[in-house]
Amino acid sequence: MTTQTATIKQRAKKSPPPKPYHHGDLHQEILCAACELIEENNIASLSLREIAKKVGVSHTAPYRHFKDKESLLAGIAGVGFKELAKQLADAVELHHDNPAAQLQEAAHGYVQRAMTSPHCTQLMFSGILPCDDTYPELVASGDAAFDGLKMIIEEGQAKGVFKEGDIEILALATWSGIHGLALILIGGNLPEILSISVDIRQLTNAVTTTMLEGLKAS
Amino acid sequence: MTTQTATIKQRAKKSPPPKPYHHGDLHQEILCAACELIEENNIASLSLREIAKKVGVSHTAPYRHFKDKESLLAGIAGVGFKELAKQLADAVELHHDNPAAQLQEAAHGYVQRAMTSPHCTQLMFSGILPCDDTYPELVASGDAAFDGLKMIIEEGQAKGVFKEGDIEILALATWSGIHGLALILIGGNLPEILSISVDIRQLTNAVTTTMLEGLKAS
DNA sequence: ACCTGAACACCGTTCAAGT
DNA sequence: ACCTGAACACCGTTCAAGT
Repeated sequence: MTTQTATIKQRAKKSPPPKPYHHGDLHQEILCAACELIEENNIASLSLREIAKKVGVSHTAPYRHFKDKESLLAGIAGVGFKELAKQLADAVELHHDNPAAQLQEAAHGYVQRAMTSPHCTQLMFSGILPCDDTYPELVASGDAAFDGLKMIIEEGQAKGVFKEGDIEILALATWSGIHGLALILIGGNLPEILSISVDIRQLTNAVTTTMLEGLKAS
Repeated sequence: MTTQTATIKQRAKKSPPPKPYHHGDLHQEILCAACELIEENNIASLSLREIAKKVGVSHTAPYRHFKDKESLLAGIAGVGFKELAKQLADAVELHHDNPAAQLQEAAHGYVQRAMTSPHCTQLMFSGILPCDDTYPELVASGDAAFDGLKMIIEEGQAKGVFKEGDIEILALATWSGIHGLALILIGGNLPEILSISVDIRQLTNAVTTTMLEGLKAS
């Protein structure tokens, strides 16, 4: 209470009347709360009312900031896609001039991120959200991430370490392998024998090794 | 109405009083209706009440046959896993003594089935259903399908056309590629350029070719 | 045995009303 | 501008009651 009063006084002194009246940035707070709740439970049981309660506003307040539940979900997925793009950029940066190492690193980051935010990852790729131009920034983020992958492939071809061929298709084949492993892991579909005896890094390496063998220039 | 009366008369003549009193096999009818509805709309919006209405019973009748909504979903997924196992068996049968062709055929069947029943496929792998021993027959069907894949790899190794290595891990790497492509397709995540210019068969071949290159004995 | 209808606690969404 | 509370049509689930 005291803190709040202080903040208000400070505002009155310093700046012209600020926009929000209860919260600093309800939009962002809702998004954060939703990200947390979706990982604590799962996509299906995430409710707008629960999010509102967690943030401390009425259950209709989110409608000021999101058209409906779906566009809130799109917001969450958007955060995920940006994380993905960043991870990829980091992998490229880290292993300069070594496409194979970049791919390995990117794959590991992809799987790692999926395991840290499994339900967000599910949301991003499950087809719950429409993939037409309802959420153009979502498609854009996805395409940006894919572009990163294509650039790795392209550089590998230029260096003569990856085989020639349609970049789109080679990139898709590579992504498929990594994506498949990630979704198998977070879906809990890993065959039992593997889940008890092998660690994630080993599995990721196995998949990327197979992909890299398939990509190798002959 | 007339038809119903006729059926009842027929029963009275032909057979000892049959068990059900409104429906021949409500369990099966519910499962079928659910499979249809899940593909017409999507997982999230599938409701028990809608299924009951479609079948023509009260909204509480399904509880005689399924403990709750989740176990009904598990039933749907179970059907999907059996379809998958059959598709794999067919692929093996069709290309006797040719592991590479078996793999190619199995991959195509996998992707094809996913595209025919996208929402069922989503349900099977999305992690909505628990993967512990809550639904043991589900895990069993999944493992059976994976065993089929392992046998193809094993035969390839025996014939000297696939490289040596842990069968579990090689099978996982192969499955990852196919699974990833299938989920990218049904999730609507295929990059735009590919979706307008390339057909499914071509994409499947590209992925399996990469996998097979990676599997090849050196 | 199998099914129904009322009841309960939850949803998402809309809208008039408050500050 | 931003938030609230009542209201509506939907859920899943339970349970006493009907045939």
